[in-house]
Amino acid sequence: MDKFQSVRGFHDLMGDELRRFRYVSELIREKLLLYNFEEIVLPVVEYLEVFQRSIGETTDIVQKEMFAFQDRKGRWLALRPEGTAGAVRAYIQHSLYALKPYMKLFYEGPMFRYERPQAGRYRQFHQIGAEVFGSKDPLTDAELISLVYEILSELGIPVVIEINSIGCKICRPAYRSVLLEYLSHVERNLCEVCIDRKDRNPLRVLDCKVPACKEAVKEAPKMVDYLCEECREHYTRLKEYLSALSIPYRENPYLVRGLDYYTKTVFEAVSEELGITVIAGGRYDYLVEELGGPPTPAVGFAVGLERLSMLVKEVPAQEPLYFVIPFGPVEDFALWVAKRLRAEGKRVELSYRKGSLKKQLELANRLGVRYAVIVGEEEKAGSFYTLKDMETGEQVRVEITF
RNA sequence: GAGAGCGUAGCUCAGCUGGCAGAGCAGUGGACUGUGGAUCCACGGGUCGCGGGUUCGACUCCCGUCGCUCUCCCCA
Repeated sequence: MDKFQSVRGFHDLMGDELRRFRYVSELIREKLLLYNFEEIVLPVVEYLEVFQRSIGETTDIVQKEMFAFQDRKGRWLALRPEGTAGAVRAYIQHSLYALKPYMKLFYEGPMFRYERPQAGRYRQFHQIGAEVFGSKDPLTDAELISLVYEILSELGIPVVIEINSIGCKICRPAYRSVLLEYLSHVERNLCEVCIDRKDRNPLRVLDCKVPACKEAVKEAPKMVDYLCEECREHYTRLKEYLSALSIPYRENPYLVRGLDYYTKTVFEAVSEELGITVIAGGRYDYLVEELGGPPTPAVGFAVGLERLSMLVKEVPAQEPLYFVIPFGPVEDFALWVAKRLRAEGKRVELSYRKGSLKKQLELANRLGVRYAVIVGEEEKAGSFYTLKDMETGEQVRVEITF
């Protein structure tokens, strides 16, 4: 009989992998709480349209990577491929803009994209995302990038922060036509995909990885040179703030995000070791309005937890384990001792097996025990236990006080 | 969507030119119910991913298929 297997791209998180994952996610959560972000638990399913309208009809995510399906009444739903769309939907649905002058939310949970699985990439993966609604000040962008940088520093993950500005409604159309004009001159050198996406979303051609395209856009006009007054000032101040915070960043004029909703600031934290982006984000000043809310500027970022965990070299050791060994007919006493040790805050395992003391200690070794707690008839009669350090072999008698 | 590599015991893997299915580790039991971290002995464990073909004979060769891993694209 064939064994069942998990669905392609969906995997079980456990053991050391899970310990790393939890270490990472807990560290990030703590950090977000320090920055006074408030958690929101969002549904995993939204109406398909929420994603189409926010991420963009022409993006790869929407065109070919969504788990979309119809419910029993024929409505189109989708498993969320990212968190921002849902966060914005919730922000509008609950009129959170009326609650506070600005709102800082974070969420954590599984995301779903129908992609070919590979190292650090799954069809179900996990993200923590943070969004600030209601502030157009570059101070916000700077603080968010600072938060990202702090997280990565504390995890000991070397990254480069890349930033760029992709302008706004005012300056991007002008730049777009300048860029289109340029691209039409070098079109014969572009890859097929780029020729195709040139008209749909010319900015994306800039960050194409195909060498020929990279070469072709080397002399391309840069968005940063075409920013309007407001965008230029925003970008300049952002850079000042980053310098003030001593955050090493690198300007990448070709940094363009794959989601349509971004405006002004975009940024990525890139691990140069693996050549992958671990945290990415940016500003999306029109999205709230586009999804039916009041005009509300916003910035956010998302971090891929599997990817980030993969880069973490060391996780803090677990609490030392105490192993209570009932030796002889003293199970009642052993149960009691185990409970008592746990009440003291210790991590305790009670041996569920019988056997000679030798066997029990062998068992202790295999379970990775730090302290063996031997309780036999002598111990029970005298109200004490024998504590043996499995690393040093030292053994002491510990009186139980009441 | 495109490409490459790999599927043999719970794990890591060997298996030659086609001829009885193997090892180490792990597991279980054992002179051993008051002292472990490489003592010894014994034992269990397999549809050789699946289907077909070639052959007297296939883990081995051929075709197909599924899965896993990795790369590109894309993305966190």
